[in-house]
Amino acid sequence: MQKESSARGRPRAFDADVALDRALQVFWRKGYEGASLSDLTEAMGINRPSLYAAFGNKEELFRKALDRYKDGPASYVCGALAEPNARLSIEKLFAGVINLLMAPENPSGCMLVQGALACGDESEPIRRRLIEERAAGEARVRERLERGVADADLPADTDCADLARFLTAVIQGMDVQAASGANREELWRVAQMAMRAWPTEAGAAGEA
Amino acid sequence: MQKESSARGRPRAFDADVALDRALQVFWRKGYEGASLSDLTEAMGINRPSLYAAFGNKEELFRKALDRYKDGPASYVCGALAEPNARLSIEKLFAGVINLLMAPENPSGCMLVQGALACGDESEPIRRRLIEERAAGEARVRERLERGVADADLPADTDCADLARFLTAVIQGMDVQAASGANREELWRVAQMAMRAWPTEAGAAGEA
DNA sequence: TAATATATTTACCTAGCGGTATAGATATAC
DNA sequence: GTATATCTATACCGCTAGGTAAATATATTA
Repeated sequence: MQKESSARGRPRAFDADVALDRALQVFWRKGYEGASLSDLTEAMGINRPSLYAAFGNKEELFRKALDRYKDGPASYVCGALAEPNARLSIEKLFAGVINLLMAPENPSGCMLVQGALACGDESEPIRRRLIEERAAGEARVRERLERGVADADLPADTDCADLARFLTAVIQGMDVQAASGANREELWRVAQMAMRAWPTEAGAAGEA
Repeated sequence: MQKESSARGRPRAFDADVALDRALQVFWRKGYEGASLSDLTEAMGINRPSLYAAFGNKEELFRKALDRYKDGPASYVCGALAEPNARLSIEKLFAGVINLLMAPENPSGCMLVQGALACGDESEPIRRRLIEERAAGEARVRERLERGVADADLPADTDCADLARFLTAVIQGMDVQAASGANREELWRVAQMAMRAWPTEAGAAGEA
């Protein structure tokens, strides 16, 4: 587990980070249940005991791949939400999502949705984890919007929770669309239409 | 396979329609891969050979359950799209989706998305089938919108394909939200925000 | 070089998977 | 009543799943 060099025994013959990236690809494409250990070891280029020694078991491997997903392919979120203007922030978020979904080297779809949406009882912990992960993403969007209200980028009466939920739902829907074969321009137009719900100064966003 | 009565041998001891409904529930909740034959037979109240005799195999059972889903829980779509006014039609569609997603007797989420979004190679045929099914649903929405243009319910320059894709994506996103624990009011507000993208006479819907 | 610690390889384990053969039960047709 | 057709129950099939024991290989430390 220690990645520091110069451990005392025989050094491992594979790069654990590369192997984890390969595992991520498999989980991303096939989901947690659909990815078998044989799929994983083959893609990672190692055999079973090496996988267990380095990553624990299938569930821990998935969790580590998930962390890597957030720090890697999904890291655009940070940059987008750091944008000074709220609307621009969300537009960059959409752009990042589309780049992620349409990158030819990636499986189509978002790991947080594809990983385990509906599954058997054994995968239930993973399913719950992904639910939390998605909720956390939505919360970050909401917080960004709240900052937008504070900055007067958004009307004071904006319901940031509602708007964040809507934007998140659209992103998740784009995800399903990507997994169904939609292309870049089609996703772009979905995002543009979603932005029509952006609140105007007249105050039309959060009236239940 | 023949459901007509008075066949010559011993009559089957279970109601095939009821059993199929039970199977649908299991597939809906756990997905195609997550639902094991033991899960299915237990829920259906029959044993394995009866299942195979009546429904073929797991894949055929899923396909039959899917047909039943469309004719049953998802049949609200027909009614909604038959509404005379285009906008009202879509609003009824959203209402139907929410009713489906929030019915306490149903698993949360839509069978067409939960069934098999990402899966192993063995389930690939089912995944493709669900993609087709979702595309068919989107096409029906598009056709309804096109009729709306013909009826002058919608501006003449409306891009119906784009709008249908957007609305479908929102519905699919609501689906993921439902599977993550959203409640009825929350979904309602998502739908309401989506309707803000509805084209106005000024012609703001389809400008790429 | 000897001792030790870790990694890899091979071969295997148990459990559950989807699917089925076979024998027994229960209806109709004659 | 007997033959026949169909359904049900038990027990099983081969296969793959996730996971591991034991032996071998290769590095560091002394």
